[in-house]
Amino acid sequence: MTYQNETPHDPVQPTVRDRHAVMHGEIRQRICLLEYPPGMRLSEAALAEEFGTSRTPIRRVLARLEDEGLVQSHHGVGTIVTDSDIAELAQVYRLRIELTELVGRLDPEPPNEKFMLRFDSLVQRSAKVIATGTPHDFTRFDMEVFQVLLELTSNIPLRQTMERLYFQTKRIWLKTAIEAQLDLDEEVRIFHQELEAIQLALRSGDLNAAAHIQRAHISMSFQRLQQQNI
Amino acid sequence: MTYQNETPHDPVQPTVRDRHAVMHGEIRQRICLLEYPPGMRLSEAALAEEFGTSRTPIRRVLARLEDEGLVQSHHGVGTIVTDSDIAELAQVYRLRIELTELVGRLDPEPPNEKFMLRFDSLVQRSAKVIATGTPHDFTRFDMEVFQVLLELTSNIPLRQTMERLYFQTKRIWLKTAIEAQLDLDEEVRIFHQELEAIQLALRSGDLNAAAHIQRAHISMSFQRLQQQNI
DNA sequence: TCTTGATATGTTGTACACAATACAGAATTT
DNA sequence: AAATTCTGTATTGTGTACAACATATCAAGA
Repeated sequence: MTYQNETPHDPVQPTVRDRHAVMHGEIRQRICLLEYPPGMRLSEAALAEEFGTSRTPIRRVLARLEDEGLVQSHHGVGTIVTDSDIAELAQVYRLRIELTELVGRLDPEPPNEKFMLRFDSLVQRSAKVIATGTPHDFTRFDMEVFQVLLELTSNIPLRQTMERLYFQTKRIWLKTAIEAQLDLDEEVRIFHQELEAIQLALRSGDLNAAAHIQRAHISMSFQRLQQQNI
Repeated sequence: MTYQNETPHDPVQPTVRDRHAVMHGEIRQRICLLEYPPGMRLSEAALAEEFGTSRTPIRRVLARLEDEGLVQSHHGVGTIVTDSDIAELAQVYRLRIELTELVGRLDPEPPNEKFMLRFDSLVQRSAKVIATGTPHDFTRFDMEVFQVLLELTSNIPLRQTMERLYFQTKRIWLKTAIEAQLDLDEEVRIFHQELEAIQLALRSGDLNAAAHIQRAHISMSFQRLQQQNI
């Protein structure tokens, strides 16, 4: 996952790794945003045409998504976006909760000034999402915040694991929340409060506190979902 | 990763998933046992011939191994078994240590009688490994014990994550241990003691204690490696 | 009407030919 | 002699044809 020969002044043409990363990220985002909802059948041929390539590189991407648990290919049938019941979801959530705490404890990366500025702008933007956001916008924003907060640890395998688990749960959360008619506006408001609390912790330089706040909110968020779902 | 249509009395011929799993497991084991040491170049054509298939399914396997961080493909060069410096290894170890504790805490699966019998036989076998074992045998045995102890949690994502991390570290540990002329006999003896301690904890029904013992030994094992390596 | 079988169609899986790339070593030039 | 260019060779990446497979549709028969 490391890139060499990166010469910013002379933009090299995208290598095979770049193309793969772009397609993987794009399709993963579509799955996460429910543009490709659980149960939907993806067509290798259609994706190949859209991305201007043949089936082979697309199959490479879908294979990775299958290893990540987001799709499942069946010979003669198609490649189907996976679904999860509440039990599976609960397992991933329990693990995410524990790992989130580790971000503040394992190889913590104290935020520099640039990071704080970036985070401040995120907190401000969360107010806008409250005002005008759709579920789609909310999820996109949530993804962005997640990626930024992940920078608080320099432990690479921890980052990779958390990213993996995040994408396994977020889309199912969104789908279930919509089905259960969870009050998304309320969720956004709580998210805004969470960001403010994390901001405070980060300004105090207390990474552990920031991680624990995040941990608590992940836990509560899942609890709300379960209660509503009864 | 779930299989249906499994009819034990009528052995269905291996499906595409089975073939993939077999090849992946086999190559992964060879990498872990240093049969394919870091830096070695794997040939898609040769592997294809050995497994009696074409390059395409082999490439599917190597792609997964690349996502798991065990190999890295370079266009025009080859597929190289990856290496790790002590810093990378330390990151994975720190994460493994934390996750090991979770096995006893997250969705613990109390061992039944059958499990205990299986574990008892492992403890007995560890004595034999002390007597006649080669580094190769030791590692194979270690892998087996690891897989068995992983059954103590029913949390699937936790299992998958731990397995992934295990295979990232074990081979590097073995290689470094050999290079640093670590006393492998002593390591085996300590491992035997660890198994006896875990056995005691499991008989008391204390999964948490068993996990903490394992955690402690992973930590100490890495410490011994670092001290020797100076 | 229901069941059963055949068939047509669409999908993923596999094999293979070829393109793109990297690198070593010879050939050439300075 | 040193540097440089050229060229041969081996490897992974891509495109494509076809095989393997699952399923819906339809027809025939009980």
